[in-house]
Parts: sequence; structure tokens; C-alpha cells
Amino acid sequence: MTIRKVYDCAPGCPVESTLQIIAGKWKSVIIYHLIQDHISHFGTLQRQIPACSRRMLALQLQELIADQIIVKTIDPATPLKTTYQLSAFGKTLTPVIMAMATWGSTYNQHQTADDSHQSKR
Amino acid sequence: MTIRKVYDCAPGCPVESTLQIIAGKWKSVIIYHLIQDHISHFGTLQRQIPACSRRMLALQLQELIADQIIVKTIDPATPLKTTYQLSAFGKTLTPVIMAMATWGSTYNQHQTADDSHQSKR
DNA sequence: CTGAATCCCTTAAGATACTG
DNA sequence: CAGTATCTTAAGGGATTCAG
Repeated sequence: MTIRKVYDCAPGCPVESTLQIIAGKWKSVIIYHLIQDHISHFGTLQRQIPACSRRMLALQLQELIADQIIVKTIDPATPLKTTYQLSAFGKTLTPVIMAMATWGSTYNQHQTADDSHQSKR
Repeated sequence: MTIRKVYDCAPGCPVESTLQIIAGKWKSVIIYHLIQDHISHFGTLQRQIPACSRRMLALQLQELIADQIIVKTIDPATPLKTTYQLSAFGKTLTPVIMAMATWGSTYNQHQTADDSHQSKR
């Protein structure tokens, strides 16, 4: 278990504080899916975020759990089944993630609308 | 100039689209400061984000300019003076960044309030 | 199915030195 | 002041294998 690296930033900067929590490569995406599904499983998340490897998904979940954003419940049935859901604290991130989601979807429309001069990507 | 790496994600996910733009290690912080100051300079940003090296700052600015978020203006005086400001498109990110900022500041208060059981960090 | 551990290559990013 | 170039080290992250 590696010690968490830190944005050793200007002490007060609130944006950096938020980044501290959600800056992981897939964290905000994971949170986004948990906001929508309320409860989910490892395999479900993997299917929803195919570009994130199993290893990465596990690591990101670990950190989110350590930060109290996500709660993990183990159902020791066979085959093993676990559930993930946002904690009450994690749910306070909803406005942040949803702001990202709304911006992203209008951005997507904008991109497909006038990709005439947006050759890249 | 390296080609930009891409979140080759599920095609539609809006959060991943947003990350595509603001996921750089310091990008959202830079945008945040530009939202507040409206116009700024290289050295000013460096002083505001001391944990970000000069090289990193330059790289992040490059990408933000390439993504049309930021506009750079060069004033060829001596000594050289450049200005950075958000583009109209960049300003559309304001809700996202400000959501992060507000979450971060309440998080900061929460942290300092009950750091009794939050020994780490 | 849900992970943790190892191996190993790729990328990120600090330090330093140099240009306009 | 505002960057760029190079070099080196540390961290990120995929593939595979093992465990509960």
C-alpha cells in the first residue's frame, strides 16, 4: 500500500483540495457511474469503463475507499460478489461531477456539430 | 510537440470528455486562477501555483492553448511580457471549476474542523 | 468473480542549462 | 521575463499470474 502522493499546493487553494480527491485518472468517471447507478459491482464498472484496466480500476477504488468517498461491501457468496456505492460524503461530490458531465455533453455536441474545422481527435 | 494522448473511452461518456480537457495535473488550477484574475502572466501563475514547476506550467499552458481554452498574447517589450486569459470557450468551464472550488473549500473546513480522526495528510 | 502481487516497459516530470 | 532542450529519475500502468 503506497502512501498517497499529495498535491503539496498553496495551502488554501480549494481547487487543489478537490483535485486531491478526484484527480485520479478514472476516479471522476467511477463516481459518475455510481451517481447514476447508486450501487454497482466490480465487473459492472469494468464494463462501463472499458479503457480502464482491472488493475487500475482496483487501485482507483482503493483510493476512493481510503478517502471515504466510496463504501465497499463484500458479499461472501460463491462466486464472490462485492458492491460499491457512494458514501454520504461521496455524494457531496455530485454537483462537481454533474457539472463535468453537463459540460462534457454539450462539448460532445459542439464537437460533432462543427468538426469541420476540428480535424484533430 | 507530442501528440496529445487521449482518453479512448466509451464513446459517449461526458465525464471522460471533460477530463480530456481538464485532466492535466494543473490545468484546472490554472483555469481557476484565470477565472479569478481574468488576465495573468507566466510569472504570476508560477507564484500562484508554486508546486508546479516552470516546465510543467509551460506544458500545461501549451495544451490549454491547443484546446482553445486559453488565449496567449505576446507583448514583445523588453523584458518580454505575455498575457494569458480564458477564451470564450474556456469561460464555459467556469461552472465546472467553480463547483470544484466550492466543494474544495467546504472540504477544507471539514478537514480542519475534525482532523481529530483524520490523522493522515 | 474479485481482487492482490510481480514483472517490465512507457510516460511523466524535476533539475539544470540555454535562447529570445 | 518567458520560455525551450536535454538528461535522468520516479512514477504510471499493462499483461500475466496467483489467491479467496
